Amino acid sequence: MAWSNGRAPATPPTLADVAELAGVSRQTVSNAVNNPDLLRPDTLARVQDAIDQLGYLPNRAARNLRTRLSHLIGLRLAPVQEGTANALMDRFVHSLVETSSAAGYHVLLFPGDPTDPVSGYEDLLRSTAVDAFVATDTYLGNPQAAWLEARRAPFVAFGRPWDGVHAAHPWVDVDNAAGTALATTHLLDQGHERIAWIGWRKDSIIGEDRRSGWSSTLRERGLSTTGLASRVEDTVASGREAASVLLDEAHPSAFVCASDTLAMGVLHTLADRGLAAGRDVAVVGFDDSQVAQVVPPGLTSVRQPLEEVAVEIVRALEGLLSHPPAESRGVLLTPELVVRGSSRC
Amino acid sequence: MAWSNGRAPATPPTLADVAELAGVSRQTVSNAVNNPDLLRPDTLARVQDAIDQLGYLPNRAARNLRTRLSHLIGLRLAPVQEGTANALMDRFVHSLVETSSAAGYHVLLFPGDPTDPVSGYEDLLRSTAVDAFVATDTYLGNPQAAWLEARRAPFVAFGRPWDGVHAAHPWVDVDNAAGTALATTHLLDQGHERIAWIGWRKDSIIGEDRRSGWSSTLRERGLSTTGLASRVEDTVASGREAASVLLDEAHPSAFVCASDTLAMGVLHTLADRGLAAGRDVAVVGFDDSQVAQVVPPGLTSVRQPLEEVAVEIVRALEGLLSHPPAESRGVLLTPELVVRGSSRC
DNA sequence: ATGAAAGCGCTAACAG
DNA sequence: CTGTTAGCGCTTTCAT
Repeated sequence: MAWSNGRAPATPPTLADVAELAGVSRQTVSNAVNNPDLLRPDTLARVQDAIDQLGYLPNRAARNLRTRLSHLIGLRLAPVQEGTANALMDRFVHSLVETSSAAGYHVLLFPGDPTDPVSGYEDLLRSTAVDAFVATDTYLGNPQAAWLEARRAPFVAFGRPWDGVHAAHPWVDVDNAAGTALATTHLLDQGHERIAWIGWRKDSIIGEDRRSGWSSTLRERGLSTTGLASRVEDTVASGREAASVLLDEAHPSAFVCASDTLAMGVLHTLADRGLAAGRDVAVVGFDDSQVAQVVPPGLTSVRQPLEEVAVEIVRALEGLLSHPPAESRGVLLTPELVVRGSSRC
Repeated sequence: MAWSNGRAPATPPTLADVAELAGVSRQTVSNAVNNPDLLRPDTLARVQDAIDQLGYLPNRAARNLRTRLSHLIGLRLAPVQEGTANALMDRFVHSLVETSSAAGYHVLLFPGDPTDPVSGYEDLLRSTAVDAFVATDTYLGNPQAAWLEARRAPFVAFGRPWDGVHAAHPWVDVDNAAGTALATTHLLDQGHERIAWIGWRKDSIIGEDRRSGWSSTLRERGLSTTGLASRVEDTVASGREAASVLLDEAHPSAFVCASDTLAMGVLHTLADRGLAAGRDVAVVGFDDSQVAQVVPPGLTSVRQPLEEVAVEIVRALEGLLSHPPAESRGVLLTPELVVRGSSRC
């Protein structure tokens, strides 16, 4: 490039600069960039040459203004939860950035007020700062999805529209029940029969979904679940306490947990009692967090296919933003079980 | 708002709409938004009223085009490292999003090719998509900072310009040596005298900085470091092996590690040998990852003040983008030690 | 204190 | 296939 001496020009080259250098009109340069097939090969080559020479790249603001498109996807980032094993969002953000970038979109992060799930969306929408949103945390009772639909905002949800009988928006989700069923089956295969459940409170739809994978699997094998389940908050302390109570009252030989955070609580209780995870009592978590990967002796965990989730979300997004918008149904993906030391003898 | 029936208008209101409703010219509306002091109170009130009524918000693309500013900050997201305890970026991204949002900036994420530290920057710069960058991973030998400087791109580095004798860019960093000194002093206070170090290979400047906090603290107390240090890769397996060797050959009663990942490796070795972390051997990690927070019995770790880092970075960014650009020097922040069970009897 | 004119850089629509 | 014209919505002169 002309300025490959390492210093960029004070003001970037414009379409007009390229047009002049190539000896064509501005429109032809625009076509060379956006509809190359419209140009005669030799003209295209000449224009392309000028583009390379000047290091030209279309000005985003100008293009956005004209096309009414920003090629930006908004993602609301909820505040970090310290003291939990929840690294889900981190992995998801990475996947989404990779995938959407390949599709020509960048990810715009905006902060979410934990007390108001809808904050932030409004301004970005009205100022036409993003083309669409990816909405996470679409648990039951979260007004996000309904609000976005009412606002006619293009968005794809990571999470099923639990309440929406006829939700019109595309969504991608992971089959939680299938995940815990996988975990429970694995434990049954290892010879366990008294398999306990530590999950979240009843008002969590996702929690109930995960629980059902455990209970239905046990029931299919003719095993009872009575007294083997506990519902607590998603903290290490709660998991620890629940495990202690269950161990005393129901004598399970294995635990399936709704999250890695709760599973870590179980590991705490086992450590307290001098029991070895895996050898004495088996433990399975959910989310395959970094914690699960590095804690001794390794925590078996259900892993959500976040890379696939991102791919499907971007696919839905592209459909949503194409003309005419493609009708996109929901996509349900299946998680896998990552077996580690905590569930092996 | 006029459309608070829940449905947004097909096309958002513009300056002209507001001007018509308020019975003033478009420029007056613009002034009401950007220079309210220029208007007579009653005119301002009338315009503000029309703005509220229509739910007007300036179109970003148009404003960006005109002002040549996007109010976007670019952040390169390196691929996730599975199997490590490194949740540093996650916490940092959150902090940066919160802080920059308060300053009127949004964060634009773009993916980084691990093999090319400079990829991605070029396009965003040339297409004027972002106003500035936040560069992380500015370790020695990383051409990022030098490249950005040569390109005259506005950026703030999270990390000292180790190689730059006269680096002109603002930076924010955390005093790694102070962190490991804190850890070592804490262990000395607990009565330990044989304190081992497990760190990274010598080519990591950050690693050497962290190591120096350990070695200088021991030397100050007249204690030897001979045979007590190990340099390995940043993986759990490496930490585990290094701990095993050190335990056999140097009989330390405590470990200071360059990362939580390595510290987890030590915990693996202790578990292998039936030793209890905290009671039998003390362990301290670095970064206060989620792993450190939830692993039994809790991993003592050096915590970087990422919230403060974000604040300082945004402050530097604002200086950089103001007219005239404020001269901003580097800022060095001090980490703190979070004491948990792994270093208490 | 308010209004008129100009133009940021680009692309859609049409004319040649 | 290429060029001309117009305008996206905003802010920056400059007049009034």
